[in-house]
Amino acid sequence: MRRTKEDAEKTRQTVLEAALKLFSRDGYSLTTLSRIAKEAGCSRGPIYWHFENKDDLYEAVLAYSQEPLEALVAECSGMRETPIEAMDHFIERWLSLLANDRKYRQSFEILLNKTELTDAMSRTLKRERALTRSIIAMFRHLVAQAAEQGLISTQEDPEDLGLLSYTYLMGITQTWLFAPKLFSLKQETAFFQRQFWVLLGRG
Amino acid sequence: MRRTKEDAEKTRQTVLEAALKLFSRDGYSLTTLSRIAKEAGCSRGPIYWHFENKDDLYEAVLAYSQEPLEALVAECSGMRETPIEAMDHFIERWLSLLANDRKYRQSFEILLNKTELTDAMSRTLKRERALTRSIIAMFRHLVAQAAEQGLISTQEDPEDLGLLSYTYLMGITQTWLFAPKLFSLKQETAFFQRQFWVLLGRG
DNA sequence: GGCATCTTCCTTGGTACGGCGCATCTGATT
DNA sequence: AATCAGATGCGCCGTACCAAGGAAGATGCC
Repeated sequence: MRRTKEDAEKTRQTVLEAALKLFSRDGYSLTTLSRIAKEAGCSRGPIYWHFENKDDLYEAVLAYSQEPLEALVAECSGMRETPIEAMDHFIERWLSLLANDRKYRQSFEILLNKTELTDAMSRTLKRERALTRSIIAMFRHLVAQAAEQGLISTQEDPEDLGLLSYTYLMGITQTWLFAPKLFSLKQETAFFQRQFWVLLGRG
Repeated sequence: MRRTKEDAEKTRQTVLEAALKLFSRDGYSLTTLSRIAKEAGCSRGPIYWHFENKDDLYEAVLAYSQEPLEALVAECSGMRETPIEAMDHFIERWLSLLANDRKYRQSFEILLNKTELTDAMSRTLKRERALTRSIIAMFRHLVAQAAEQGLISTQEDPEDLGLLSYTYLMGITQTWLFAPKLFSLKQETAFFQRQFWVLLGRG
């Protein structure tokens, strides 16, 4: 029963959403294509029509779910003239997206808790590491810019501080997703934001 | 061909080591009991003799591989009278174990990158979360002690700072294990240690 | 101490199960 | 008519788990 082109695209989206939901809830291995099809309200046919195989679908799901993050990186990379505001915005937005945006949270949930990083998904891994590097590069530039303008006081290398900013955020993210009941992310957001600036020497 | 009791225990250890190696390299799902048996130099029988099933083996492997971490927590928890030294030792040791101790590194590798956290392994999850809480509690006590003795200058709640200390370390750990080529852990250890004290307000 | 018995540790073959991927078929759209 | 979107069924494979069996140390009895 062939539909129109827009319908086909809609089916693709539905499959992506269904896969995102199931991958982030049950993990990659335990999620079968049958269940994804069932969740999407179609059969396994369309999945093989729109995607090569399960690995390919996985990669597409991650790319789809990380759109918000990539948009955020692009946005803040463009605020070079106001590095403090750029970084502050990035931190605040990262944490609030994590707390409030389902897609954003699910993308990290999959990557951190529901995937076994093996050679099979090396393409995806490459993609993710590139994204990591781009975030660190963004921080490095902003830190360097801020130091140049005398806005932060530290003797440390911007290279190191860029890396540190990323590990700082990932630590919060990883810990919270691993044990959400450990602390309230919403309540602690302000604290984490304050301490970020302590870390960068802007008391 | 029954061996003596010590031989049996040795077999158990061999299986644990083989499973640790394969789980941390290939991930939980992709590692089959046959391959573990082959790596251990025995058949699949002993695995079912010493462990109930695959999940049970997984839990045993994690408990076994986390012995160094648990020893470290116990050690530093006992240094209450010198909180600064205790925390400094913990940070330094955590990072150097990560860089140099195979077992320690593999335990984190499994937990962070090679496991899909699902309901099936809820027992293990419970165990891990308890360990997390114990580390945070340790930091909380040490921070409170240090603040009481006027050794660190911060207005923040020791509760929050204990949590922050943990997320700080986990961020470094997670980032490095996800992309080891991103930075040299050994070279950056001193930097991360310095910045930890910046974070706690002890410039 | 010597013998029979029991228990422990391990091997091997078999079974049941479920998933991925593909081949084939259908029917609407252009 | 030709192509696209999707439904359905089947083959193949691999894996966890479960007997049944066996061999050698441990144990009890005289």
